[in-house]
Amino acid sequence: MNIGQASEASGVTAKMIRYYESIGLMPPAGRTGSGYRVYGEQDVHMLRFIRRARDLGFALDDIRTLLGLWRDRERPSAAVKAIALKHIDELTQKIAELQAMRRTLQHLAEACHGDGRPDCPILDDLAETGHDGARPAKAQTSTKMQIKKNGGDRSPPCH
Amino acid sequence: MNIGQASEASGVTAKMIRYYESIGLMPPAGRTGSGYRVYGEQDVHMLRFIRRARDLGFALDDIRTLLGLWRDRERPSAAVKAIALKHIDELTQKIAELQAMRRTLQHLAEACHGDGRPDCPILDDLAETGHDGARPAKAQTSTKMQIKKNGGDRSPPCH
DNA sequence: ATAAGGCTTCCCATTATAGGAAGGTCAAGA
DNA sequence: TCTTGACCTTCCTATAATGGGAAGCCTTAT
Repeated sequence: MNIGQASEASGVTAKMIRYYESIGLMPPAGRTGSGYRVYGEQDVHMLRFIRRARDLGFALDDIRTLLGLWRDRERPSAAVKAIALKHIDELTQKIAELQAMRRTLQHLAEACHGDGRPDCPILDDLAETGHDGARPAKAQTSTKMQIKKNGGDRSPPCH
Repeated sequence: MNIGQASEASGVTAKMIRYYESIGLMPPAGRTGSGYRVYGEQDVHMLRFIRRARDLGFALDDIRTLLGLWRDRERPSAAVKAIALKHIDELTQKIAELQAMRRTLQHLAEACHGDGRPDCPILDDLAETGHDGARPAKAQTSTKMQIKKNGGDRSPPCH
């Protein structure tokens, strides 16, 4: 089957399929005499695997490892679990950060009249001197997570 | 003061200060005869504002608007609040997505022995045919949020 | 004067994805 | 058979915000 059909069957865009091949996440596809890529059920299966992993927020680098473990019939399940747990940690951390931001913003928004008057606690907070805007400390939480970016589309209602 | 001192005083790296200037978020800094950028308290104040806004997860584009409102003594607080509420919505959505991922992963991880044996519910899930990996539809919610270092995402996993 | 350290600009990398241009290929219809 | 349109190919660009580094000028203290 063509790349377009593989895309249709896997839910991964043709663009991404080529990209995954270019970075070695997918093995080089077979080619027809005229250069068209050719895919089989195996490939579609792998693409679905990748897609599902992306939907769960795994970075392509982790997916690369997961694919290796998937292929390896002798893998210790501990290796897989470790990757999952690490990812759960990252998610937990990121969630905490976002919640902290939201909490602060909600307080500020509640305090803001939101009318025609110029007084604004939100701006006051941002402009406030003393948020520890000083020193360029760098002990960030730097979660390197990536997690999808576009409209992957799918996701039917859970019933 | 030099860019290094402004950086120290604001908590924004020199690299970023130059970048903010290059994209017009900060006005062009004054220069010494030899080309060094010169900053005053005003500038440091603005840099702190930007930094605080970044810490709350605002995208530079929103910050651009917020700076404009900050400068405008006549702004209606409603304009500021609207931006904050929009951001809260984005955060809420992102949080929900990440929580959904985490929930799914936690279930899978709990079911995985995590020992030397190869059986792994996590891989089974990823490999499972039928996660609706089919059709590459395109309906998007495309949250353009930036938030420090991750990306947007999709698909609420059914568990 | 010389070295150290700060500054400047410019280029590259990151992450996953999308968009588009230029041009080749294939299948179906006129 | 020729044309057309849909599909394929590669290559380049952009995104958001940030970091890294090179090459070279400037300053300041020794």
